[in-house]
Amino acid sequence: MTQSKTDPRVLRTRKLIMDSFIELSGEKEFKDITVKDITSEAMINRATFYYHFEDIYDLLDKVLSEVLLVNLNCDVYENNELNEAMLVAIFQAITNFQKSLSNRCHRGYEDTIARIIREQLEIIFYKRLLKQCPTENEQALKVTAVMLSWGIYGVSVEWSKNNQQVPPEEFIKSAIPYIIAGINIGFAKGE
Amino acid sequence: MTQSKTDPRVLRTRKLIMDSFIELSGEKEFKDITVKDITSEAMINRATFYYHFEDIYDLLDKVLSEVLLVNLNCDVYENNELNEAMLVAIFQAITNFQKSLSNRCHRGYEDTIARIIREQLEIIFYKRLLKQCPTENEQALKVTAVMLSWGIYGVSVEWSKNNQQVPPEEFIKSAIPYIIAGINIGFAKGE
DNA sequence: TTCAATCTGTTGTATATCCGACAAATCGAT
DNA sequence: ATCGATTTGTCGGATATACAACAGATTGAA
Repeated sequence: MTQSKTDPRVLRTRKLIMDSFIELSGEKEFKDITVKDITSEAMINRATFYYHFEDIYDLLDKVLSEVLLVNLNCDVYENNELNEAMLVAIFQAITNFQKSLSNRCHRGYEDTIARIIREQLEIIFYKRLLKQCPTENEQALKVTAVMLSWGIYGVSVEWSKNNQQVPPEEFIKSAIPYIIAGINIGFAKGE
Repeated sequence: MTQSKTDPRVLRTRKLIMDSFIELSGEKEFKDITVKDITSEAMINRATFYYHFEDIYDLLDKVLSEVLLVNLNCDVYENNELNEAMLVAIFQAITNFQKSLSNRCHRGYEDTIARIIREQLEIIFYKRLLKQCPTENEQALKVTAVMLSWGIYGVSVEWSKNNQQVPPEEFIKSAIPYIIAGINIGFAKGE
């Protein structure tokens, strides 16, 4: 499915780097974290960092993607239809993620984080739509995925700002009928 | 003091192996633990195990030594005289060690474990005596160290068998006068 | 501004680890 | 006692990581 086999050394090292980065993120702001900090926390050589990541922004990118994806994959790949339950699950994953990670650290990088989350959502939606509507025009699916990712992420921002007392699953439900309708109007379930 | 610098890779790998071995020792008996078990728990290649250890007995040897030494070094290297307080501390380290590790696992390897502990004790005593009595005949110091290590270990076995309700520091105290006397008769404090 | 100090990426070489394969040894069941 | 299955140690070739050094960029204080 993913890649057949990866050298265990790279798995170990990548994990060491990512864990160290997450650890340091809890201690100080992103802008104050240097590559040296990360590699000495991880007890690996600084050059090895650059063997795995282009720079510290690339690391941020991959860490965020991975953390978000871990939350998502569990729920998403059990259901296989893009229905109400799945959308609720995704929305919850996003709000969980925002509560756990992006709030407590990375001040000043909210925009970067937002972009990464949206990109990940877009990828997930697109894959899902492709599988669900294989006969449909790919361009149309792409546009739908973009719209969904921006739209749902926007709702999560709104929830963070003004409605954290409402349970996320509750909050998203009021938007779901529009979403489902939008999908079904565009192209009626793979027909 | 020890060695100037060791490659961080070997530190990581040795720790992974030793930790995995200790972990597995809690789950099953020593005789049922294979090298494959250890290396797959540690997520390292089996060949790498043999790069660090001769075989699984060598690993047992080093793990026991290291665990025991960790207990000892804290206490021993603060005091620098081989006096009553230090002997009590050493005895406590041994009984602690026996309670924590050798009882719960490694059934059937008590003799091996006993030998390893005695060897370690002998090394520690010899070093200490050398520093304390630099003018004395080395052969005499060696003999004293051997006698001390066997004797004190024997007392700890006796304690384990029949007197665990007595506090170790209490138990060893009754033997200490003889020990100290023995040292001082043989060669009067480095004169 | 200027200067010193730190940080960033990059490179070449040495070495630890991986991987697959192998023969010999050991184990367990028939 | 025999046979298949596992384990043990070992090896050679491939690859990831360590290390030291470097020039350029960035930072922070005088």
